[in-house]
Amino acid sequence: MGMNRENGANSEVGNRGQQGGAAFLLAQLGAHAAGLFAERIAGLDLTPPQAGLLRLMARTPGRSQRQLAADLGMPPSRFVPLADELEERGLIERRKNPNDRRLHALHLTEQGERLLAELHQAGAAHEQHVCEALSPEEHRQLSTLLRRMAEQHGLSPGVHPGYRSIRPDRPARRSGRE
Amino acid sequence: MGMNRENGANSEVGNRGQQGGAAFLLAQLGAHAAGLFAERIAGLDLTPPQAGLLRLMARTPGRSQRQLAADLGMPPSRFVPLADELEERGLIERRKNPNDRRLHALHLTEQGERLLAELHQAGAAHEQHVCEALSPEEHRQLSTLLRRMAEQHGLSPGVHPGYRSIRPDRPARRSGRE
DNA sequence: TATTGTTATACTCTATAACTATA
DNA sequence: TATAGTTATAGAGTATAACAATA
Repeated sequence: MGMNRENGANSEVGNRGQQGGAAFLLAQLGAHAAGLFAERIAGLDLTPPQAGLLRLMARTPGRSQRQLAADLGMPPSRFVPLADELEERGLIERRKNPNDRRLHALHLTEQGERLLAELHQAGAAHEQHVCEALSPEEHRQLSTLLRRMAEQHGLSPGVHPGYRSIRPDRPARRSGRE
Repeated sequence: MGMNRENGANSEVGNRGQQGGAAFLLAQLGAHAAGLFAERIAGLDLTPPQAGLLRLMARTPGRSQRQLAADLGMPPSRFVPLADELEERGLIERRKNPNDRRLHALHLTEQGERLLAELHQAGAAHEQHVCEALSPEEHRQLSTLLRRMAEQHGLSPGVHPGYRSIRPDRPARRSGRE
C-alpha cells in the first residue's frame, strides 16, 4: 500500500479521502464487477445490454420496443439492432399487435427462456465470485447497505446505467461560446 | 447447483439473484456514483481522467508520460492531449530531464495544487452525498468491506478503471474462451 | 397531426501505427 | 536498434434527425 512521502502523518482526509473512500471504491469495484460479468456472459455469447434486455423481457413480456428502450435508458434507434440480433438468434420474437399495428409485442422464445436460465446461473456464480472475500454474514450486510443506498438515490431495481454510455469526457464548456 | 426460475416460490436466488445481488448493486451504484462525481467536478472544469491524473501526479511527481499513462491504463497517444490541456491551463508543467532529453518530468504547478485542494473538497462532499443513507458506523463498515473486496480482486488503490473505456459491446466471438 | 419502428447521417472517441528526436 | 513523445489515420459506436406506416 502506498504511503506517500509528502505528509505521511495526516492521510486521513487530505490524501486517502478519495482513494480509500467508499464512493471511490464503489466506482472502482463496480466497474471491475461489470467487466467480470461481461467476460462471464461472453461465454453465452451475450453482451451486458443483451442480457439486460432478456431479463427485462422476462419480467414484463409483451411490451413495445419504445417502452423497453426507455427502461434500458437507450434511444430507440439503438434498440433496433439490439433486438434484431436476438431475434435472428431465435431468442426473442416480435409479435404483431392486432389492436395497434404500429406496435410490436416482444416476447421471449422457448430458446430464449432456456438461455435466461443459464444467465441466472451465471449471475449467481458471478455474485459469489465478486463477494468471495466476504463471509456469508458480511455478504448479507453489504447487500443490505447497498440496497438502502440504491433506494435513496432513486435507482430502479432492475436496470443499471452503463447501458447508457457513461462517458462524460467533455466537461461543461469552458466559456460556453459556440 | 441448478436453481432455475421455474419454481416461483423460491425467489431467493432464482429471481432477485441478479437485481438484488450485491454484485449487481455494486455495478449499478458504482456507475451512478461515477456519474455524480463527473457532474460535480465539471464545476471545476475537470473530467474524471483529468482529475485522476492530477491526483496521480500529486502522489508521484516528476514521472514520465508513459509511466503515468500506464498507471492510468491508457495508451500514450491518448495521454498527450490530456496533458496538453492541463498544461495549457497552467495546472501542470512538463520539465525537461537533463539526463535523458527524451523524457518529460511532469509536475503540478502552484495553480494545479490549488485546484487539487478543491478537488479533494469535492471528493469529500461526494463521499458524503453518495453514502447519505448510511449512519457513520455503517459508512465505516461499508468502506471496510469494499476495501477488502478490492484488495482480494487485486485492484490498485489509487486508480480505477473507467478510464480505460469499459465498453465490451462485441462479445468474444462464438468459440471464444479467454 | 402524433406515434412506432426503422434507417441514414454526422460526429465523437479510440486504438494502431507511423513519425521525430534522442539514446 | 530501442525508447519517449507526438501526430495521423482508420475504425467502432453513438445520438440526432429524417423517413414510412399506422393511428
